Amino acid sequence: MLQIQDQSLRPLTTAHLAQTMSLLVLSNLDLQEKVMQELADNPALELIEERVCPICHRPLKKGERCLECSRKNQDEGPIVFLSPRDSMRTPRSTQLEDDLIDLEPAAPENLTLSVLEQLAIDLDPSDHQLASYILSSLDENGFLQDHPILIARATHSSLTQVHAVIDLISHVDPPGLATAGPREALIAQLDQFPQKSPLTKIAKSILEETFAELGRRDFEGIAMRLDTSVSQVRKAIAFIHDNLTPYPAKAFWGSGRQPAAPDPNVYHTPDILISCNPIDPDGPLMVEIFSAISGWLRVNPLFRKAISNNRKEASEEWLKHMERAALFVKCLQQRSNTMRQLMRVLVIEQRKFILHGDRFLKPMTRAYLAKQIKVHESTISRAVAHKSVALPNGRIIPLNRFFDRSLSVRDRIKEIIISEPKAYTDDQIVDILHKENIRIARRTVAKYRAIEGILPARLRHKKSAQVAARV
DNA sequence: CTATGGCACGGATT
DNA sequence: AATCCGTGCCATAG
Repeated sequence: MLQIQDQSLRPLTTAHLAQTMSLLVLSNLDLQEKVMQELADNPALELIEERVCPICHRPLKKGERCLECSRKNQDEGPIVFLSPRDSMRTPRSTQLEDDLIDLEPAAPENLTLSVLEQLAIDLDPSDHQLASYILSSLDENGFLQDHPILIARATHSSLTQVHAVIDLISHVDPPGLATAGPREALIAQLDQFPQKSPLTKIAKSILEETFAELGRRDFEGIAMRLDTSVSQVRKAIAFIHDNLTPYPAKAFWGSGRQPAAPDPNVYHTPDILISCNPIDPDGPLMVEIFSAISGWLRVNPLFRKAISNNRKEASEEWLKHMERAALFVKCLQQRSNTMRQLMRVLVIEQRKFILHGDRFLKPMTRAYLAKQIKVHESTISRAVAHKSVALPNGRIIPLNRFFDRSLSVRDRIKEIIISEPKAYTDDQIVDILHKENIRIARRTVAKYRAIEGILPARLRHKKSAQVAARV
């Protein structure tokens, strides 16, 4: 018989493979496509667009969540719920494989850094994270394609905050950065010109009101609409042409474009969002898991009914469809169920880490977690791979980081070195750590240093510990 | 001689 | 079965 196997959850053993005739693999990444495909192929499957609570199936209004339901379902502890992913994955973030590090980074790091430096003066420190997130979201032309609302959500910021930061960014050195498109970029650049000559006024009107005509080079039309002469229009356009660039980022990196070096601490739309309880900050954390599809998948009840009505004539094919559809939804349900449990345990165990930073990550293996929620180890492995999670403080990290055995120690080492008067040697660091009950070999300290990009003691002497501090 | 980085091995994890 | 990680040993740079 035909079997459907959700690889991202089910243990996949060779034995399993052998006894499974046909295997439909659902990887995390293209799950959405797979669902769509299945939806197209299988008439028994039905997608309900309307938002429903995944637990009680009660229809929900836009943005509403079934809180009581979530709470009831999980006795106590963190509140975990699924919500539809409002934004479909953009093509570029879908192609990321391996580590999320490969994530589409468009804007080169030097551009990002340069802008951040300029921003440092005006920018409220608390918006720093937001700014770097926005910068990392720019496409290769320097435009911001993601909607501000999405950004606000992903970074725990208010919409006004996001707009304010975008406005700041668009007015520093490569002017027009982080705007929505060429037109907005040009307008932002025009704002840079302090003196408001009649020429710039016309130019602005052209951009704001008759951009389409500009594209068609319809100078007469523009002149008519703006009630000026064609020669004025020509002058203004010449001005735009000479002084402004529709693609702000190009002006910055010119021709010598570097392969992008993305900030490993910034990712795109997270798969999971952890936030503090707005009512009670010390209470349970809230976890929001974004599902691949928006809507609710089920076996079409009409289909089911049709079959039971004329059971005898029901064709073999129909039954197959039914069976397959049922299996399909079951897999997906199981999948989200596992994901919920997984996050629940994770959030309880690593609360300190989530709230107070890297130092408090307690080493935990996927195997341990697997035992806790009684699933196969490989299930966990698959489930946490290729996913990113947004922390309450706005940082977005790969879910796999929860299983980094040495993160807390590395963090401690970083601190020791930064706050140290005069260059510690690796051996001395070992001693310090030893007194804190952290037993690692000298060689290991060296490795960690390397990972964090910290220079050896000799070269470090005074200056450059800031390189690592910036992250 | 000391502090580091390279290679490689064994055990744990996935 | 494949991979990752901490370490020990040894060569080398200072």
